[in-house]
Amino acid sequence: MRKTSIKDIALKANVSIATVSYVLNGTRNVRPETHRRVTEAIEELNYKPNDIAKSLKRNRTNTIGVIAEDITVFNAPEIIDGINDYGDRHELQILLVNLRLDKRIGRNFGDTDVYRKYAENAVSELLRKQVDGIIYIGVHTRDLTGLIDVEGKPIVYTYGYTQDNLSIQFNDEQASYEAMAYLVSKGHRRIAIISGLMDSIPSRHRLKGYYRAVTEFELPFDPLLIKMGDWERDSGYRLTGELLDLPEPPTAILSMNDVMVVGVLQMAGERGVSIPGELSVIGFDNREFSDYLQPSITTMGLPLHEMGFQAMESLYQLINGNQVHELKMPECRLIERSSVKDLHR
Amino acid sequence: MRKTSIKDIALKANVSIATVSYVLNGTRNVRPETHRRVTEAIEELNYKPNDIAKSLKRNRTNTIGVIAEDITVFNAPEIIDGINDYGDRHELQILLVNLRLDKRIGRNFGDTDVYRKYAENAVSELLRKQVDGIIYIGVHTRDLTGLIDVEGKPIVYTYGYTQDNLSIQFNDEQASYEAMAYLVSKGHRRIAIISGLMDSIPSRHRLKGYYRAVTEFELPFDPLLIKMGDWERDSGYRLTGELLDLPEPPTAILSMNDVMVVGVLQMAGERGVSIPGELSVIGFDNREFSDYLQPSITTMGLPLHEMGFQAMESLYQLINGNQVHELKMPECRLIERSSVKDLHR
DNA sequence: ACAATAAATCTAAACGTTTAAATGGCTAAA
DNA sequence: TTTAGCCATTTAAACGTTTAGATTTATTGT
Repeated sequence: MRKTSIKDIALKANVSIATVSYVLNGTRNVRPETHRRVTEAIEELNYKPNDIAKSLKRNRTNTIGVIAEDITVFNAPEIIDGINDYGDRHELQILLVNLRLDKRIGRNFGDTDVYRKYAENAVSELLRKQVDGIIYIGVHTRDLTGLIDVEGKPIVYTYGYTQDNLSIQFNDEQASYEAMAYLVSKGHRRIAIISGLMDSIPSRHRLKGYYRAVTEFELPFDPLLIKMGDWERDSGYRLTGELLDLPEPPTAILSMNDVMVVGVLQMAGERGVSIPGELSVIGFDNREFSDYLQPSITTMGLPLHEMGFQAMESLYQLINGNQVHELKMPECRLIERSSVKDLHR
Repeated sequence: MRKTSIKDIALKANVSIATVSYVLNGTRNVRPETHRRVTEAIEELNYKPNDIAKSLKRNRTNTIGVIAEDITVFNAPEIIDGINDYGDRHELQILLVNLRLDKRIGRNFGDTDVYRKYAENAVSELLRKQVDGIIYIGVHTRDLTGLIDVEGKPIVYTYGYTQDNLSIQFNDEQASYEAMAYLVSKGHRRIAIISGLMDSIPSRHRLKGYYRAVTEFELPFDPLLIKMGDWERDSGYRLTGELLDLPEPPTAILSMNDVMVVGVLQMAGERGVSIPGELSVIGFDNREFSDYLQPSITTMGLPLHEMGFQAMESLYQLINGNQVHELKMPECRLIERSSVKDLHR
């Protein structure tokens, strides 16, 4: 037996299907008596609207496509949570496509071209499903400009850079600067930095923040304090070794992510260098484990939820044909824990 | 201007819309010449099919609803990745609803009733969108039986127990038993266990596995070695204290999750008890951080990806009206790291 | 009581597909 | 040359809604 439709309830309530639609949507006045009859019929027949039909007619699905480069990477779930949060409040639903790049290509996604085809597939799937718009969640990546063609549908990127579309990001340069400012406020002046892969745009921005701090606070500038890491633990380990080997080692290290801090801790442990006693360290990301390490590490927390939320909000404006108002960049927040020593004390 | 539809291409190729549909779907023979004309028109007009219309007619969306109790909880992303993996291979798409229970109710979700309304909302959203089936991803929870009514649509649960529907789980009892067997193989006999919350079904199963090991391996049975934790770090910390205070402390601890192991490590550190030197520990979950702790911890890894994959597979069978074949339970795998000492050496 | 107006309801087309059934043209057998 | 049978194609209805515009019914003011 067919599921009950608007037609059945029209029949039962002895009105036209139009009237039923009007009471369902409140789009026109209907006499209280009629209204009652209709709602009763709805009740009795246990009618459930069919959004597919509605979407077809309205040419609007209230569904947005979310493309995640890899949902198992730490940033994605929180961002999606933010997207979801906004979606809940505006009756928008999420069609999720996971590119699984981490599993398919490996951690540090190579050339953009390699995964363009995955992205294109995802987009065309979503377009066939008539999503109202798309959010693309990157990871630490290179420029995504021109990556995909969405056939005129609105798209906003987050956690990934692009020049031809809206892109929600936090201010990497500022975040890095603030981390430095914090270290300086604790009396540190000889501060090293361990970067992520340099083909990643955030890495470059964060390095700029470092330079700015060095300049503004008139810290001793020493190229030997600048180390190029690759986001992975081992590079943190290795580069900390190099740093400790310096004739004049730094008193603090700013690491561009928490994972590399694990390596920092490990090397320090092996060399018998106490943290934060002899060496302070600040990470980036505020990963769950940064609170579990010994010592727990001070880190720059990313506004992931907020980014997702704001991406969705902007997209919603775009979908409704509104200009997107001034974009406030979500801000990072330093999470103070126990890996930084206050040299003033 | 309207998007180009099957109608436009029929016009251009000078055939009926039915014919177009036939070449699109390959559902009937069409003369090569006609076929060419149609595909050319498709090409020229850059036609993109509209799955919404197709779904309406076919009464099948090729979309499945995924309800996650909380997508930011560690198990969800991997499970979704598994779901996605299967989905990719069968052209099934994922409509995601995140209940955000962790944020809305707090970590140890209280009474089932409290979140029933969220679950019900999610389900009715999904049903309106005409999903072909639903997967429900729980966290460590109590019995979900009777939680929601899906109006006859297929549903499968994973990482959450239920009696009235299909539910994909790993064998907690066996996993726990195997962890014990491993410890025994390393010469441990006096083994303590720190459980999760006891209203959680996995906790109970894992405890059973512990008992079975104690019996089968004829280990000394001592109720003092059985500690009730609550999944959180602090309980690991506190209970380890109690265990170390015992007149005859255990040589090894089996913790029902990795988070509590963090507490174990911390207490051991404070008491100057070396791990694994004087105390061995095994966790559960194989969280990313278990490799980052010092020492890195040996832990029972969960087959999360596989669970998602299998949940989707079963659902797919159900959707196609097939009986679901014998369910092979995905298996946990012990990840050997450095937190267990081999007493034989 | 009767227009004139306002309010409620209905008719019918449309959204973009799929598909059963009908039609037409061709081939091959008689 | 007819005819049966097959193949390719078309016709038309249907999926479950929304929504202009037409029509009916109710409410005014005189």
